[in-house]
Amino acid sequence: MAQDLTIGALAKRAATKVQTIRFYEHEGLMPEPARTEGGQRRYAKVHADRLAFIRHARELGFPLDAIRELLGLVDKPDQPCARVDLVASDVLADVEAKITRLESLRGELQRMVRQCRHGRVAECRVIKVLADHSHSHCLTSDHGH
Amino acid sequence: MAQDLTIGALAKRAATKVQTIRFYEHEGLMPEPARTEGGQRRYAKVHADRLAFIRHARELGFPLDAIRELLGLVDKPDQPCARVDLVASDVLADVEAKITRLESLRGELQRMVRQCRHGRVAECRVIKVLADHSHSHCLTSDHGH
DNA sequence: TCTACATGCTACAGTAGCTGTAGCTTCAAG
DNA sequence: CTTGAAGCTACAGCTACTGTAGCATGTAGA
Repeated sequence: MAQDLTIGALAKRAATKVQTIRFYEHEGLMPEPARTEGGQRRYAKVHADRLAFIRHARELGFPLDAIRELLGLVDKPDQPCARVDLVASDVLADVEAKITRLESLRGELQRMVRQCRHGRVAECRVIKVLADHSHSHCLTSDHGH
Repeated sequence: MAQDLTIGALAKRAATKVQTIRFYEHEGLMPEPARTEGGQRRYAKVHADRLAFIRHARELGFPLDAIRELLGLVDKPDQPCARVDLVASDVLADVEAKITRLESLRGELQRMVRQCRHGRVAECRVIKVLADHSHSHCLTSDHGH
């Protein structure tokens, strides 16, 4: 087993930055590891596992608050997992909303770029579309988020 | 015409916050408007147009730096619009990359949520998937961004 | 004209999730 | 024993705003 990793070695394994690990510790996501006499952090497998969990959740779009909650639930394995499911469903709904919005943006951007005749700025469609108030209606409806 | 809007009236028209307008001025995106004797901002149509341009570009995903550049080009209408096209294409590429990534996340999240048997945390698929190192390969390939 | 009160002003702190820097200390190899 | 990489803390900075405090201004009604 790979006991007693330095923070640098752990960072390399998890493909994170050293500062990110310290940041997770500061935020209460990573438990405080053992220290050498000189004060340097030394990590065990439990830390590597937890960091992998955090990173994977982050990559899937879970906010740190949600990850904090999930990590708390991991330590109470006898509880029902309804809350876990809810958190994950929230993230999924968020991802789906982002996709919907981005697809509509993509459509408008594609039209814009396609119409560009590579002339002078004065006739540029891109500029015209951006300046045109009437296009705003496409998106202003959800600025409330 | 609607001359001499207060900042509040302009904000309402553009569906922005008052502070956002002041922030754009601070960032050099909005020109400094006239002031009353008492020091309050009073906006003319030119400001409303520029704010609409900025907001529309923001909604399409243009970063402020790109908008700053486009606004500079708007003031030089005789230049070729190649640069405009490039900026817009960059934003489009960015939006497309985000869509691709989010679609892959959606897939993994859907699998996760679908497999949840609503039992106890100990057997929860969501937790298991997040903890499983082997799933990391799906996404760690682009952490370089 | 006086008085409320909404709105405006500046300046700064906070948001998410890191990332980078300065200035110093520790560790491990040679 | 030295040297250089890597670690330490603390804090600033990033994007694009948003919120707050404490005060000034503008305007409508009495």
